[in-house]
Amino acid sequence: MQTSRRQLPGLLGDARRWFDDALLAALTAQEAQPVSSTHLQLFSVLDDDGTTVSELARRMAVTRQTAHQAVHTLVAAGLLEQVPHPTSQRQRLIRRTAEGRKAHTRAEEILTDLEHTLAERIGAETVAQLRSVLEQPWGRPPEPQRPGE
Amino acid sequence: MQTSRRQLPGLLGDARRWFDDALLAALTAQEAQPVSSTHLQLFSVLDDDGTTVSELARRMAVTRQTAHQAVHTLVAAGLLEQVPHPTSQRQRLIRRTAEGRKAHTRAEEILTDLEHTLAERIGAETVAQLRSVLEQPWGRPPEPQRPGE
DNA sequence: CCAATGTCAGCATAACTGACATCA
DNA sequence: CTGATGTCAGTTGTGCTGACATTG
Repeated sequence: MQTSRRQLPGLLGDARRWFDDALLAALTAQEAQPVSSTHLQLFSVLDDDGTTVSELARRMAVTRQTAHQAVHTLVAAGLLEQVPHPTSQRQRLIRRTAEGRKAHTRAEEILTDLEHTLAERIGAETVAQLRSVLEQPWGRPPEPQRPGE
Repeated sequence: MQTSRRQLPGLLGDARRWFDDALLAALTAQEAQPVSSTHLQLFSVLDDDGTTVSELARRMAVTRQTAHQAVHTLVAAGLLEQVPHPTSQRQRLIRRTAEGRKAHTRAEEILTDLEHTLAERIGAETVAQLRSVLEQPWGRPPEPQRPGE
């Protein structure tokens, strides 16, 4: 067992950065709203008819405050809007604006293109394997192990 | 082609967080120095006989200042030390302290264990595939594409 | 003088915790 | 009253750029 092999967290981070860099470059080149892949994740868990911030937070597995912050940024950018909830006065629904729908679609197209580009480089089957491994449920991160094991 | 499938950046981020969370939990449970996987990457590109900050930055593909900041944190934690370069007065070598070597080894063991745990859950071959895909050279992130394509 | 190096300071982003008002 | 929700404020980690002194 050699200790010099790259560890998986580093490799996973590099892979994500590969996508993030290319996405950002493509969006700025198109003079489109720069949507980070973090923001994109928010878009992808957003219902078409609107979702509350708390529900978004649960789906993204972050705190309410973190989700709120991201929403705030995207509202300021004109990509999201807050509308009153039809039945509850306490809740506010988050929806995409027309601009937001465009930006969302645009970013997803770019990512799909990137995936194809990657497939041309390392093989479609390899990319499919990657996706397959990552889509499997890994379960909860293991609890702390004993120091001896 | 359904648009509802998770995009790869999100999946890659989740996978990395799976490791990061478990690593942090294991280290704090052992009352060991909490070494993030970012710091771990620094350790893994560090020569046993010491390396300059600029060289570390190049190997980690970050700016000199970012590497300097990480080194500074780890020096403060007692895991790294700066020693004068034998032949050059301008350069300073970064080395692991005894504590640093222990922490480095400990963290790598935990990650290896985590990889084994994952293998038990989703299959050793699947994990091997993941590693294989990520270790391949993906090339530079693609340049901006034309809006029409 | 030039280029590389180390360092300090400031800024941006994205996560967190704490606190608090509001409303079902 | 309790709990869920939305929000404001502050902190941390990790990256960046700018600026500057030192030194080969």
